[in-house]
Amino acid sequence: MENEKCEYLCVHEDTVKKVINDMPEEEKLYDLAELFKIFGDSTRIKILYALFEAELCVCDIAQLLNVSQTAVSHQLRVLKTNKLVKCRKEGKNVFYSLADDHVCSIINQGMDHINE
Amino acid sequence: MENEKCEYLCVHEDTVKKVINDMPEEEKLYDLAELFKIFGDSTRIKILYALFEAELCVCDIAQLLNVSQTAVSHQLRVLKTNKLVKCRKEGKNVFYSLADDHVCSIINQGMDHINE
DNA sequence: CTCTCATATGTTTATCTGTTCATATGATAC
DNA sequence: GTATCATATGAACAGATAAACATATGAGAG
Repeated sequence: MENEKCEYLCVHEDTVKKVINDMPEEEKLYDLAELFKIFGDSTRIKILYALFEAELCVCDIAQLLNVSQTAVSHQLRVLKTNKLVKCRKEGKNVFYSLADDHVCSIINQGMDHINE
Repeated sequence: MENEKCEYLCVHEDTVKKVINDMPEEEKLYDLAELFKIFGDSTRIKILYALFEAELCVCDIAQLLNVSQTAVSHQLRVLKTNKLVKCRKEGKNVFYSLADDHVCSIINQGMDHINE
């Protein structure tokens, strides 16, 4: 914020103005970063991937991924708070599944990028 | 990892086996998380969004987003290392642009999720 | 009621990450 | 050569965060 010298000398002001106009609001961009942050953890990605196939209970997920139950529970909470998974209680068990198709498509899109 | 009691009691073993079979390798999942981690920062998202429109030099990006030149430079390095942006030198200036279309589509997909 | 099991939650700790500050590089102008 | 400007880099500090541990809740079985 110290650099007071360069007053858009390098590019045309019009370009800069256009960019500013077309940028989503600050808050949207913040929310978007928050969303990606959720995907940015391998434990959470693994959980989501596991749920691609089937709804699973906490204990199964933990064993499947070889992660402690506590860790899974904490991460499931994060995923649930951010509406990426939903859950259904059945007796002592809680079954989790993906909240919607966007979750799949975002992950697949990311995977495409990795695989090229 | 302490929970030795629950041995896949809750769901059928077949489901669990199917899930295990269809899971990508550990390393792929890790890379995927790493990719999303890059998008999981509002400064970087802002930079990428700014580059949707046009190629821009470091100083312009900094002013545009009201972030210090140093911070932008650091983040551009992260983006470049991870092949999300590319750069072109021209005299004193370095112009950055998006590396490929995947970047756009991943971000747009995320934005769709936000906007519903 | 008590006991057990599945899950959740609070707290602490260790690690990671983004920003700032100071400084270095590299290019142009003089 | 020196001065200036754009960018990059290294180090340090502050805030975020994921995991581990201990503990709590809540449901079913007896």
